[in-house]
Amino acid sequence: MKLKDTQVDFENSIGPWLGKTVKILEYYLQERFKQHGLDLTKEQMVVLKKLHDEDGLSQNELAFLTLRNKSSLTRLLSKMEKKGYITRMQSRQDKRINNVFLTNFGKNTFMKTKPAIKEMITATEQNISEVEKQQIIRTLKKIQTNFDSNIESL
Amino acid sequence: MKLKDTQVDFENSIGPWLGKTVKILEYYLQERFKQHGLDLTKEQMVVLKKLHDEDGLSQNELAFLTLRNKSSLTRLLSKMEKKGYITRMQSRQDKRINNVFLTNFGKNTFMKTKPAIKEMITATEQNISEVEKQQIIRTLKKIQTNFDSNIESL
DNA sequence: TTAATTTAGTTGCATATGCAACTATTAAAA
DNA sequence: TTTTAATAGTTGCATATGCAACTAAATTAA
Repeated sequence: MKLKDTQVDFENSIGPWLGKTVKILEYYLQERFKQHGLDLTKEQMVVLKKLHDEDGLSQNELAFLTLRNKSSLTRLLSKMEKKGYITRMQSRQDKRINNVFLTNFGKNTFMKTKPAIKEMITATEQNISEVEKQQIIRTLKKIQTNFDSNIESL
Repeated sequence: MKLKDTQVDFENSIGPWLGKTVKILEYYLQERFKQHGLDLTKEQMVVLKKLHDEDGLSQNELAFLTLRNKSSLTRLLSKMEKKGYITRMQSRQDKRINNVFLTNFGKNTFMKTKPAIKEMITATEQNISEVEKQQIIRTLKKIQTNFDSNIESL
């Protein structure tokens, strides 16, 4: 049955299914962190992860990489700095820029998140074949490229 | 190459790809609402949608259906009530329960969201075949059922 | 029937977020 | 070189969220 222009088939479109799945995953991950005694939000974990991949990123770069508004990142970092996970260092070459570095405590904490993350991945991907996993990742990448003209405005 | 127990292959697991995709979609949808002159958040839209499907739900039911903590829903509804989208009516049979109803303004507003949502769906699903779409939805459902033992604690 | 327990919803506290306006610094234009 | 514009980061304001403690009402147990 064909739908009229203004009709929207919610249950049969990808967005809501994605949204619900992500909520479930995020909830589960947060619970795993708690179980493992980690005083860390999933948002903070993502920042740790990006700095683990490349230490010393600027706040701008971090905001871009984590798909976050720069003001949101400012405040996220402030909390993480207060907790001792990261430090900010003003760049010598350009005094507008803060380079962000992991502290040893931040590095250790990121290491400790790995078992929790692994549990989430295991739970997520049970009953999902490798082929199916590669397929969904491929489709997700495709969807993302559909919005390539929009993401620079983040 | 096999990964050690504590090693986590972020880039090749489903979670991060899902998370990023959802962020992009949510950002785009919010921007569409703004473009269409709608003073509405995506969260509020989901509540309108659920009430459109079934008016008079209790707050508890709404919280469950929208995967939200009941305290979060309380405050979401308070804002929506203030804006005139919904009303709360204490149940006669059980005075603990508030039944939530769409106002006419709420109904009209929901109708007005449809073109914006449609634009999001179109943008999302361009270059995605029907088969691929059904495939990803099937996989997402599978992932959700992997967490079925966890969702009641939401 | 009274007492204990469960349930629905609210509130305090802490975190995360986007937008717009702002400051400081650097780069580009006149 | 002075003025103008762009860039990096911060802050005010508004929204959304989870957890835990709380109130009021209903249910179950004693």
